[in-house]
Amino acid sequence: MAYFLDVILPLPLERYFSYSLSDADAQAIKSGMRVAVPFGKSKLYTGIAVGVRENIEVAYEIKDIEFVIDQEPILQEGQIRFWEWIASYYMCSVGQVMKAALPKSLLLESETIILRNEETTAVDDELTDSEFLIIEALENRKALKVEDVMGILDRKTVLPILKGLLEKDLVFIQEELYNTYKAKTEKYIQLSQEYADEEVLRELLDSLTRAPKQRQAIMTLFMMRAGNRLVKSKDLETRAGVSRAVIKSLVEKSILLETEQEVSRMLMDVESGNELYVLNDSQEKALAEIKTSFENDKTVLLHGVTSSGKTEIYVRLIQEMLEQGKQCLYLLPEIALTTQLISRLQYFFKHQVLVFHSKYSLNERQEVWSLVLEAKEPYVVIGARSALLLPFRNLGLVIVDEEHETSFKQFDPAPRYHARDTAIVLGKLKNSKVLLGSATPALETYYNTTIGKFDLVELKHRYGNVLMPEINMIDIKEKHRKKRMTHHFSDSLIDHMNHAFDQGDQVILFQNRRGFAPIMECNTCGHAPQCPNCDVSLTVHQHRYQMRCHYCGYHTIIPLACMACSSSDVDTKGFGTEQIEVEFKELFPSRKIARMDLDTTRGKYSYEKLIDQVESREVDCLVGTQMLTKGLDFRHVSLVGVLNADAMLNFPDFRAHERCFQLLTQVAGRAGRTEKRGLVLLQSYNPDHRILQQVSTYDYSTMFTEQLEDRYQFKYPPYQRLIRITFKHRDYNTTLQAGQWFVNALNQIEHGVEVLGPEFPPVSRIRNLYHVHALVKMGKKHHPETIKGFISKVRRSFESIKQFRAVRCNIDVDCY
DNA sequence: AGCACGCCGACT
DNA sequence: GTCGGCGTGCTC
Repeated sequence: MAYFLDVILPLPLERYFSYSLSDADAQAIKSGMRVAVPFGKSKLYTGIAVGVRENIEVAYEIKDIEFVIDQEPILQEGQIRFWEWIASYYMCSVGQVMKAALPKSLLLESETIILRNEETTAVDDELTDSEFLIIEALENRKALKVEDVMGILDRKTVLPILKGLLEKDLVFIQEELYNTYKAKTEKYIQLSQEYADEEVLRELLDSLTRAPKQRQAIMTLFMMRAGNRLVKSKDLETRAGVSRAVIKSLVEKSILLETEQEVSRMLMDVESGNELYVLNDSQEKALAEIKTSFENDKTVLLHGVTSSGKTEIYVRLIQEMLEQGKQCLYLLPEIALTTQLISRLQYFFKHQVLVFHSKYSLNERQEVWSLVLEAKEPYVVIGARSALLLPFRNLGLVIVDEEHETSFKQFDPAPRYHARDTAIVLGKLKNSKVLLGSATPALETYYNTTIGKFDLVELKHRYGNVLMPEINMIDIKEKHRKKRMTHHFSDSLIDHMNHAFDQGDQVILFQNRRGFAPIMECNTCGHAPQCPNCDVSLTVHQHRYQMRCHYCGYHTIIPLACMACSSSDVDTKGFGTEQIEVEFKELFPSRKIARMDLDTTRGKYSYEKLIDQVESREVDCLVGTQMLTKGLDFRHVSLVGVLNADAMLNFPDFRAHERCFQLLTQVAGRAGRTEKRGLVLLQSYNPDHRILQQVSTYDYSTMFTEQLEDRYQFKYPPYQRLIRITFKHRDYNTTLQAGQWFVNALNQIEHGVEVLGPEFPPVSRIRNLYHVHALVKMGKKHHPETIKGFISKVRRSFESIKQFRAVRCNIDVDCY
């Protein structure tokens, strides 16, 4: 009997690929195991086994699998079906979902290895110079990587040369799969058996009089080992005050015995306790309501104002699930995954907390994967978007906190999935409860509660009856007219800041733009430096004396004079966090300020350091971008100042008003988290703007009703679904023509949906690629699967057109 | 997506 | 000549 295996490969190709396999492999293999397979010319890929078949009808020759990698599946039962749902809903290949799901360390990579064929001898004058160099290198080293060969020859194309060597039978070429996962180990020390006797030990110590450090080490070890025999080498070093070298020489003399043990990266010493917070009445009520809804298998939206104690409710729900032996997933936007929150959870759930996000190493991610897969005990995984793709067994609860955050939608690369929406599907598949939480729910989510799709649970008051901060508008048009502005600060803002500082309080300043100024402009000729690769002005970063492009990272030094007319009369337009920092230092010379934006939080711990500085009250003021709005909980901030609240209102995006409301409400929530009532000052040129009025009165429901009306009028979600198709190419006309062709082809089909575009987006060139958008809008009466089918069909024909071969075409379902 | 092959222009 | 750029075809 012949057996064939369908395999998912981590590539953007529609189909599964079939391989033949031996009877033994066919018996042993299970769906969800990894296999190494040859694909294309020689290269080995890691694939996922889908299923075995006994017959197959194909016109091509089928290759054998190379080998089966795993003993047991690394995926959970039904996980491939979940992948298939994502792939079909978000219009990408299952392979792309696989690539997003597996930690890179599980995706073994193959590398070409060059080995010398010892049975042949090289005749020097039959070799080219390059060949000679490689043979020579192989005399010294057993194996070379392609990379090494490139280094030796100092050129990029080495494959023809390797091919020549292969034809002369001088070398072998192999594909090797590497496992990049390294278990973390710790060294343990114990005293050799022969010194167990006290007499012998005393003799040893006497003999070490001339090595006081070694003597010290042994005495310390003797004292430390009370109870358990093994002592961590590191601990011994610190306790005895000796260096690694001292221990090493004792090991060499066989006085000490050293062993290595694998340890989990996930176990860390955490401060822990058991006592739960006492929930107040409204929290208890909310908790009860959530449970009732869960019994009816409804998804719940927990709409609770900032600082209302949503986390405590989550903790209760998680605790109950863990007690029932079920796992939990707690999803948060990347930036909200702060140490503050993690340690809060670890306090209750200790080692049962697993953290999964991009700042963690590949090895750490693989460990979380294995722990969740095996589920030897129930875990709560706290993580960003991609934690959704972990192999959960017995998943009882999924929490999506800060549910409105747009970063839950993956933008690039495919799969362009929305973690909140996908979490709901996962919940259905796994029969788990789903809880969405936010102080400012996404319009779509809140809408779903009004039509009965989700249940709504509210928390209207802050924990401990702390009052919501008072929000006041400052009309800066007026202030400018009356000359009451100092740089970007109004007199009232300055007064209130001084007052706060005098009280010993801290201040948060919000300006949603990094750098010093977004534009530098010549006052003589009007020229503004542009990015050579993108269609944007360069942002001035005074701090590092650079002008930077925020799209491609291009940077140059700030010119002293205009590049076009050499006039030295150049000025900046607009302002960012850096400028506020500079102005602050001028206005409040005795106060300390820290800045929090992408530029100051690059390093792994820089974010934590900043938070520490604020918590320990080393700084009086924190200025930052939207980074400030997530998960920060500072006790001594009594004033929040928004320098320009209008900035966010003018984006050409149908969600701009909603986003502005959310962002401002969230920053406002940073103020006055304890007894003292906080104050928020919104500086604006349009203090009468509906959205700003709604922010200042905490009127979510009016905002919701009005925005929903707009969405209905202009045919946007939640009334219509959007699919955006993006075309990218380095040539302007080709890109536009590609878009035109696509829209045209789509309109040829009778489908009744609206197709908009093609059009150039506001930033039409990024990294030297022109962008063109087309937008498909479908109403409730359309069947999305059918429309997606049409789009796929058009894409397939599009891709076979020669002229457009080099045009990248991305499809973004439910685009943001 | 990768990767090889093939064609073409621009350098030692 | 030979190197590297880029368009094209293909992957069980």
